[in-house]
Amino acid sequence: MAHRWYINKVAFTAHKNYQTEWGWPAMEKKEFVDSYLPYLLARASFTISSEFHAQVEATGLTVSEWRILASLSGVKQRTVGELAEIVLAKQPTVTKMVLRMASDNLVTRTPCTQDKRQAWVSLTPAGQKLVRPLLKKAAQHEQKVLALLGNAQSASLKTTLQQLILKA
Amino acid sequence: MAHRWYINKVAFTAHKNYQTEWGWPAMEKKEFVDSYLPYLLARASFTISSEFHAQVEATGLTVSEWRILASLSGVKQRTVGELAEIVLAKQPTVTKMVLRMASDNLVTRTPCTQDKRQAWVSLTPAGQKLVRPLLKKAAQHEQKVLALLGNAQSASLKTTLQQLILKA
DNA sequence: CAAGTTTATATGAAATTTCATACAATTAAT
DNA sequence: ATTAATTGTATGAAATTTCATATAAACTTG
Repeated sequence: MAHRWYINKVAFTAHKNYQTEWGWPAMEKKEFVDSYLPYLLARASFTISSEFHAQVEATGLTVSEWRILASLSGVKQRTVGELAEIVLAKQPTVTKMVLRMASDNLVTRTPCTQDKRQAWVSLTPAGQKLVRPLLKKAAQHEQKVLALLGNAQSASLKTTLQQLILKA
Repeated sequence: MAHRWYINKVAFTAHKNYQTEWGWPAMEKKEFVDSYLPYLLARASFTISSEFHAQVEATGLTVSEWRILASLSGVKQRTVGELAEIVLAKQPTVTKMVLRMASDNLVTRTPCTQDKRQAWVSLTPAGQKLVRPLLKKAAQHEQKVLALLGNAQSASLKTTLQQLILKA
């Protein structure tokens, strides 16, 4: 029987089959993380946003709540489905987020007059008050990042990303 | 008292304060979603990955599990902390994912010999077997995306993303 | 227009994630 | 060496997300 250790109350079992090196197909020795485009996108997104997300969370909002508020700002209202599409979340998630945010008086829900299945969500005055300074900070944060890249590279990045969003 | 409606069993209350239009500061009429860099990154990442993620989920793995497996492939082992950093998840999340994956026999946990607090995680043969075809599909999927952009634009995109990851 | 189909949202149960904190091992300081 | 910080991982409880499905409204078709 194999040896067992305990680390932090958890048992470990020895295993001899340490895997032999075998690389990423078609990119040999390269690290997975360093050049795989979908990962670069995910990581860049994560990195870029994390500083600002700390500011969001400092206000007591979650990142998803911030996204809901931001995507409601400047418009009269949006349906639950539109919000889900915009904030890249699933519909049941958004339904529940909106219910929570409504009970926190950040948004209101009104029945859509044309299609009674839909729920219109819109900002309350309190929601507007909360999101407004965050929008300002978001814009400032974006400016810092854009400055880092310079105008030409920023523009080209945005264009490429828009292409990816449309074509993929 | 305000009027109340019921839609799908949920009560709605009328509210008169439909918000007046007020734009994103510093980008006026522009839609939030169309040009805000952090959002473009998040959306591009989401869009690009979603087709492939469907393939991942078709194998019964979650996306996070795929990331763990992929980041373990080609290396002897990684610690829980390294995995969390790579897959952009929190440490307790990764601990629990690894425990689940270990019970599914996809990875093993071994005590790190140098630092006994750390847990080394590595692929089992079964884990390798599972991840190998996915790695191939991932590479193919990336190629499709890169082809869409062309060589020059692809290279420039990757460079920019790497810059953002390092500098921001 | 009735019956069947699709669409938009809600909801309960289950799974996952997160937070806070505990614990063990390492490192630093006295 | 002790004692005091610090670091890496685990863990219980709470919150959130997800899945599957239900429900209501809108649309389609014969």
